[in-house]
Amino acid sequence: MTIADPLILLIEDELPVHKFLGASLPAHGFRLLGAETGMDGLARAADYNPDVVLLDLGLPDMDGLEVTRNLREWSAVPIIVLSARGQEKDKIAALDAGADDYLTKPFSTGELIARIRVAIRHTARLADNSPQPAFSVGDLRVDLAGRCVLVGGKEVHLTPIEYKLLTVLVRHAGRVLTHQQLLKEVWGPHHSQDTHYLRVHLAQLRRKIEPDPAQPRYLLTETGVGYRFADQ
Amino acid sequence: MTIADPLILLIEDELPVHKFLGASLPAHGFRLLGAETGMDGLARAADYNPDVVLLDLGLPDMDGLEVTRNLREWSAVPIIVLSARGQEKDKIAALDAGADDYLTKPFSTGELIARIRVAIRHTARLADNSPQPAFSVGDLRVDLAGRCVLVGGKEVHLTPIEYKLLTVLVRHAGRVLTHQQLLKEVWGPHHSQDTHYLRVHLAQLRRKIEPDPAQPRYLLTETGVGYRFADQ
DNA sequence: AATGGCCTTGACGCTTTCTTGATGCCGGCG
DNA sequence: CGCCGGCATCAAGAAAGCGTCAAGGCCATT
Repeated sequence: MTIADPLILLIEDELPVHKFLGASLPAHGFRLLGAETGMDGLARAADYNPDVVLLDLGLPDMDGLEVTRNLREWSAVPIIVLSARGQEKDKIAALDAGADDYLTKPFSTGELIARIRVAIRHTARLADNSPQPAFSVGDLRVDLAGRCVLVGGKEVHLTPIEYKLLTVLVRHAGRVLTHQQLLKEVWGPHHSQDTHYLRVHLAQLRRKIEPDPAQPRYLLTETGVGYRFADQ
Repeated sequence: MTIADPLILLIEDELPVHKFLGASLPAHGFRLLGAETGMDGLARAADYNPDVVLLDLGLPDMDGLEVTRNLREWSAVPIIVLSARGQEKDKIAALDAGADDYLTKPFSTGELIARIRVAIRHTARLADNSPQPAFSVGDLRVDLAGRCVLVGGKEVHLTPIEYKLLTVLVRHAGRVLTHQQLLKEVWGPHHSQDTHYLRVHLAQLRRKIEPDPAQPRYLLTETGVGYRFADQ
């Protein structure tokens, strides 16, 4: 089997850019996949599993930062942001949201391609166990890409905090996460004392996804330490 | 988990840049190490193993690309190039030589710091994939990453003190740890007299992990001195 | 202005864990 | 042989941690 050329997903609503890159990227040994909206881009990222994502921040349907964060929920694919705005705060916001690089339009094709090569180099260094877009145990299914949770085939509505809490635990299934780690991940770095938050929201989560909330099957308590998601 | 703040090595001959970054980087939680020549920079990179290298291309003694290539021969440390030259061919040459990012002077501090964070994020993801720290002897297995202990394949629940006590002993397997050392590690520095704590909790630990608690196979008593974990 | 969803906060009872004291075992030594 | 120091074991009470319920505040939607 031949190793195919790297696949680049371009999420961008301006057609000239599509045309332009559609010509130059294949000439440098890349395959190009296009999407013109954020929704479409996320769907294609899930379907095609590209090697690099080129993301325009000024999409018609979604904020680019939102697209970045959604992608980062379940994928480690390198994201190179292409933006007309070159202000410091825009760059910082995008990079901190999970982007790996930021190019201001107009950019030179050569530089873009060099930066794509850098991104692919990074991926190549990583072992091939990128995070899964979905996770299933027992009759529980967490769809990280679609941001929905199914219990016994039926969708369960979770609040933002409940969902975040669950995904953090699921991503580290089998490992104990300390109160501090969970609080930092879900509420941010300034709430490391408020373990009561955890108790309340975890109880609510159990009520929604556990067969018997009094005797948890998935969300296990490690007294004095934290919580753990049972991985089998 | 980072123990200390990330260490940044700045290879740059212009003193104003040193002064400037010397003030702003520590304010954002980074430690800064300086070098003013390419030779010095390579030596310090080898000695201190920094988390990120900031490299000026215009050094007095060596070409910046040469420094990059030399570093890449033995290190995967992220390299962010800082250069006064902003031409496409300079950027491509640096990125293809092994640099991970390229900032043109004058750059904004905020952007630099955001890009340093990206570089550190990459390294952290790599470290995540490295084999998980665990310790096995006989039918006992201590999974330090997951904070769980298996005896004969079955998981055994340990309280925080029991777990801490076990990991301290396991980390120094084969060596005798005195009562004082153990008390200090587990209970903190103000309990060096309470050797009774040790007896009680160690007995409990034996009950949980020893095949025959009366004749310990792992947790050995060194009368009058302390305890030792049998390393084989 | 009213509703409903969500988060925060406080109160209370229950469970787990830790501490502490009592008791017994064992080997060394006078 | 009997005493003593160091250790192991057991059990009860104290302390810390946890789960639950419900009230109140905030915000967006109606």
